[in-house]
Amino acid sequence: MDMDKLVSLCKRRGFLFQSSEIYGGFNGFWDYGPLGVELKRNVKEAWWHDMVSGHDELSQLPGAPSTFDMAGLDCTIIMHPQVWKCSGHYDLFHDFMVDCKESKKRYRFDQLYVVRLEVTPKFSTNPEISKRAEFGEYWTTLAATPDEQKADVYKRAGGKLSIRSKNVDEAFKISDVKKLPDLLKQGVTLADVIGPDVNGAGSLTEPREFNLMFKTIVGALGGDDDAAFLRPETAQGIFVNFKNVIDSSRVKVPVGIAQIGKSFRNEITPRNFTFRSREFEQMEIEFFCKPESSQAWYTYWRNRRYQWYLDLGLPRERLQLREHHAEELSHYSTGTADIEYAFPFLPAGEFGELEGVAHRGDFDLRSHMEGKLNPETRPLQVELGPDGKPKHRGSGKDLSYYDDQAKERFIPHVIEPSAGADRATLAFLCEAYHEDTAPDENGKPQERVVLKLHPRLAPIKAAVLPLVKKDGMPEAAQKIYRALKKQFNAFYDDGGAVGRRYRRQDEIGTPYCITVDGQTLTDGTVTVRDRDSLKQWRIKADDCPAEITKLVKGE
RNA sequence: GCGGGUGUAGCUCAAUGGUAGAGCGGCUGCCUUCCAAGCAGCAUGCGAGGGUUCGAUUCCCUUCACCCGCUCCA
Repeated sequence: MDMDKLVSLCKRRGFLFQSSEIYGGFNGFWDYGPLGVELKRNVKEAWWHDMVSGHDELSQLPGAPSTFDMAGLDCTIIMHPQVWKCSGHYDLFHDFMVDCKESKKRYRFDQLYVVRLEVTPKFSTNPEISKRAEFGEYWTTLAATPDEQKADVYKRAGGKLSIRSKNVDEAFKISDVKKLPDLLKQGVTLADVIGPDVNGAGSLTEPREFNLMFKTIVGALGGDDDAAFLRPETAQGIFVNFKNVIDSSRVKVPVGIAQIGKSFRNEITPRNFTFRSREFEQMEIEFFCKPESSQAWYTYWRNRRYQWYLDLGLPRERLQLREHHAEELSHYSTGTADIEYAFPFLPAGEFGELEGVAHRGDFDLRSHMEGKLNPETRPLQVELGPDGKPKHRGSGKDLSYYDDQAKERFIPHVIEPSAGADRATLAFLCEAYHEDTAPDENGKPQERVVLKLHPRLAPIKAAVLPLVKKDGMPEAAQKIYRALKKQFNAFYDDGGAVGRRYRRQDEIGTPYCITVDGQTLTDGTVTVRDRDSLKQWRIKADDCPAEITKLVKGE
């Protein structure tokens, strides 16, 4: 599928616009037009219904370890700054980056690795180096990636120090691989470090801070002390409200708390249409359960969330459930899976994340109780500052849960299915886009653009069309239109040839067209046309609202 | 953030140092009894700012946005 054609259709038909377009646009921000907002609302409403409002807590759902409760939440975008300190975002989102003045590349400070090389200079063909033979040794530092093999490091270093490859084993002694920040703590300065892609030392800049969270000011006279942040995820609002929800709503663990809302991340490189945006919407569940059953719940949510996308029309071939490898996992997580879709803008064989389902253990609740935990520790311990006190103080509130039946108290473990509403919407759009052929009035096949959206997601469920604009057909059609509008979003169109109107509806994904013709006026029936098959059949005009509702719901 | 490319109507594109045109789409009317192209008419644009010039959509600079590659992606 040609992405440009979809982007063009989205613009042309009012699904998506660039933000602030009349001012030239704004990188990483997108607006939903009249049809786009309907589509995205339908995605969110399908999610909310299927996960929250339509949840049956009385039955044990297929694959679920037990019955469970679900509750909703809608919390603020701006929260107490301490939330982000304890969640770990404050530390993580203030990434330090190092630029290389020579190669013009940028590296994450904490992801640059170095090895210290001990060199016997006489093997160098570079006189500058080899003349140091009297010193016996030449020390240098070389930036390297962690997975780089010793032989590769030797090869690169050999090239930089003019040492013949056959001599490298003799010429070098290599020290352990270290992270650059650790090395600098030992007193080595950046001036002695050779960048990964250049020959001379000293091309790396001092580490500079990048703010990946959007900062704002609370209070009209706000200074530095009044800094707050736009949330980079909705999840933390759920954690900090966990006790409120439990205490106020009679739900019991196992329970999922769900939230849909905007989040903000200062992405370094927004790209690929709405796929990576700086302002985006999440659909998140934090599912709280007993530690013993958490693994079973993790499996349950992973499978259920995958199935949800399948049910709404993403095909198995283009949707994968990818379990993270051990080294990708956070230290405290015992499992994370991404639900990924083969977006057409990605290279063949590559998938982009729609949703992450993560086993987060008790990291979040405990961090908000005790203070930010150090994710590197096991068992998890509070991260301490230089003064030996917690680096970021927690709330001090008890967020544990008392199980009345089992008479036991525990800190729930959390399974987090975190979905991107914009990414899901984009995936559904990409999947829906089809070009096929449909016969014209002479029976000749003509090209047709059709969005084969799932009827639940389609912005408009049905269009009502008088076959011609006379003989009372518009009046009959308008009556049906008004009846449909009470049930769902319908569209009335009496302009031009009916074939043209059908095609217009095809292009915006309307699954059904109802056409009023001469027969309607005599026997009260209309035709229903199916978007994908082009098949038509007659039903009674009065039955339209019920019939179309049935079709849309797939009953 | 770096390198390369692009920016003209709603969309796809054309032309030009002398104030822009087509196709499709849109709107109005006519025609039309089931799958976009019949007739008539109408509307809409040089991404933004600055410079050179008598005059800039065209040349130069800056900026913004988009695309490709690199980098990044908790």
